[in-house]
Amino acid sequence: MKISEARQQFISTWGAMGTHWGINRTMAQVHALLMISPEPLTQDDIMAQLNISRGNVNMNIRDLIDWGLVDRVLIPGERKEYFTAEKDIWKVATQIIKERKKRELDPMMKLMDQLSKVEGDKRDKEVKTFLDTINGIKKFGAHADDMLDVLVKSDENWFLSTALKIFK
Amino acid sequence: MKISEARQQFISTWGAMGTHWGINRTMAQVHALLMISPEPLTQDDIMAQLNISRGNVNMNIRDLIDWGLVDRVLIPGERKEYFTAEKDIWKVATQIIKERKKRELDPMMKLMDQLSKVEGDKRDKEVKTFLDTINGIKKFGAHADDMLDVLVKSDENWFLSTALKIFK
DNA sequence: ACTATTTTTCAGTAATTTTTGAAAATTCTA
DNA sequence: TAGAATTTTCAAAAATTACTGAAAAATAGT
Repeated sequence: MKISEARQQFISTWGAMGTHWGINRTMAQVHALLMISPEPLTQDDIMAQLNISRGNVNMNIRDLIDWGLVDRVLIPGERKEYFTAEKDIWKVATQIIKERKKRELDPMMKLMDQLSKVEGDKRDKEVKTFLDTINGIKKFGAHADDMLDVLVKSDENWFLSTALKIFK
Repeated sequence: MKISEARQQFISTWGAMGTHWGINRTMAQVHALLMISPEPLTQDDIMAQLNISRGNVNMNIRDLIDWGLVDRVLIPGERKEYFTAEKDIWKVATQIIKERKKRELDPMMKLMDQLSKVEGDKRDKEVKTFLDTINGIKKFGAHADDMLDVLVKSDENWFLSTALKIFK
């Protein structure tokens, strides 16, 4: 397989993967393109390579910057803005995990706390089932939180990495 | 907050959460409803409670069964089919992780293996950056795989659960 | 085998999400 | 500070995804 074909394949697959994870196809593709680009790109480069409009590039780049996955780069003497993506996939994953935790896990847990204060008799089956579900989610959330922290930190921790394999 | 209100809130939030994770709103809502329902429900119950059509219920229930999150229940003497969801959130999470790994992580890793065989000179920056990205993803995938196995098994493993907190 | 009940399918429609492109805003240069 | 280059915005259009409802298929009872 030639490099140009492989790059296309990667961009397209990364985009499809995004849609399964609630990320829009184009954003994932822009991210993929920047990850495999040795040099920073301009909006025009991205427009050309992915065949999408200027507005689209602009909006998705902005979102990627909000997610902390892409940075603006200033090239001395150049008028245009350049963009580059973090290449270290560990940092990418860490960043995504942090953001999703902040945006989704934390608010969900806060809601569970509120919902667990529901009024009603616990002998009422409906109330009991509800509370069991909510409390189960709370427990799971706390555990997942610990686990994600470990994942984030286990990159260069040999002991941890080995320990994980043992428990597998 | 009254139980009926709390239930509504939960269903609606679980549905919204689903959309952030590539799961369609209604499927997540059906799942939420079944999780907090003490007794199995029929398609008609679900239609009534969520205000959706028969076809919609049917399709989403089928998908939830494919995901291993919902089971058909036969009630003796009843003509209609009943449905129930796993209530133990740990089992739910485990099941989702297993399925997503099978459906998404595994095929992605297989593709990375292929792409890492791309032809070209590694001194070519484009090739080098591409390979670095692909190989990074491969490493990460393997590690995530270990980690997910641990998560799945750490539910009732006191030592592991404690160990996780230490490394936090 | 016929009939009543229930489930499944799927073409058409509706709702939502994404994209475009041109105008407005901003930024830079001289 | 005029004007050229670039970025940003956003209403309208396109594309995608989800939903409905009625017909077809399946199932169970007599």
